Amino acid sequence: MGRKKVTFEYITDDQKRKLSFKKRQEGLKKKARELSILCGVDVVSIVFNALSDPHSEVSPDDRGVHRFLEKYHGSPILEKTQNQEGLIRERLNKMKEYLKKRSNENDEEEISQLMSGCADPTMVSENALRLKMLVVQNLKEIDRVMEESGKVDDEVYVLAPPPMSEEGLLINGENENGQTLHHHGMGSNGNWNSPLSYSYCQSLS
Amino acid sequence: MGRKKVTFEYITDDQKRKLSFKKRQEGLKKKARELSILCGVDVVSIVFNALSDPHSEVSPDDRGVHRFLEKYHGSPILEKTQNQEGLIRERLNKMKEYLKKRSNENDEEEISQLMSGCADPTMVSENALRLKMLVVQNLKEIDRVMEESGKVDDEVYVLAPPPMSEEGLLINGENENGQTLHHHGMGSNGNWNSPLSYSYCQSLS
DNA sequence: AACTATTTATAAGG
DNA sequence: ACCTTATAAATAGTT
Repeated sequence: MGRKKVTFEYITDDQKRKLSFKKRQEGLKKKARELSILCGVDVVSIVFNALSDPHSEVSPDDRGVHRFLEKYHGSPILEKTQNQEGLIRERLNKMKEYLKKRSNENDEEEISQLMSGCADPTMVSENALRLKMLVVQNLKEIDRVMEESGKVDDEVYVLAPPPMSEEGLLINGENENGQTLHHHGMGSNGNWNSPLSYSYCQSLS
Repeated sequence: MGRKKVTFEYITDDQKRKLSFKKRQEGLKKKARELSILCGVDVVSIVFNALSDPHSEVSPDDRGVHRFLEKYHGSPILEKTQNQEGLIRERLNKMKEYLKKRSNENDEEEISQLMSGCADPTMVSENALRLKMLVVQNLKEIDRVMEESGKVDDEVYVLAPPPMSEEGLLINGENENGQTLHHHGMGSNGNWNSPLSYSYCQSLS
């Protein structure tokens, strides 16, 4: 929608791509917001970006995500996970005590090893946490927007640029139409630090 | 963008809203695809919808999500989870054998109960699975698009309408701007079956 | 579900 | 990087 018809392929010119990205990201957010409000549905969009400002701030806070997850679980994920962990821990301790009573004292070492290997509570939530982080990496912007609007239960979630995007590391890749295009620098190594994400969610209440 | 300027609020007329939703959802998908390709970034959008066709097909398949998750984890989540489960199971069996050897035969029952309560392998992946389901509910369309393009590593993920959305259950709610609007039927009970989702992702590697 | 008048998004230019 | 403007694209209302 501009002076010229756009060719549907990767924009190689860095400056043009950066500008286009900014405009289009804003556009997408607006479209998501409109769809959400006009039609009363929830929309979450995440843009994994390597073009953004590498100097943007980071936040370890994740209250926003939890609130979002709560909506769809009916209860806080983390709390649940922690409760579950507590439960398992409790049971492990019971078992340990049981074992101690029944076994010879010199088996202590062997038992401990078995216990630590089996069902370490941290293993329980590891996957959950990883997946949570997939959905959102940087949550600072969520909180900012939530504070601005003064809302807590029905709010916009907008995630801001992430920590370590690197505009300079573009290499080749391919999109789903078989068109060749460039990559960004995050690589495919599963690093959680690189993707930039933003997300909008109009909540169910 | 039509004959009339749109008022930025929930469309109460069912037919109009449905039509608008369809058009705008398509529009959002297109915008996401464009942003992704033009700027070389990954985009995922999820629309939790209660307006869609309740008779749309369901697919239990989730290869597409896993591929997406793989990109950001470096290895398949499910496989990992399953491996982890296998590992735990193995350890549990070892422990059970150990217990059997050391304990009295009539403790069998007690041991079994301890084992089943502690670290049931299904508990390990429960949270992960729930969170995975948050990201994507119905994955049929992903597979369709992936098959169409014949691509495996760099592809579009488009998730199709979900199983059981219910158009008729609209009640009141509020959006993040304080504007009153209607809910859809899924409620806030954390039911995974209701949200409709679609997603687009142009992959990294 | 196809058409088209109009609004909206945005590419290029300042 | 922000402002303007011409044009392309999305879509509300219509058939």
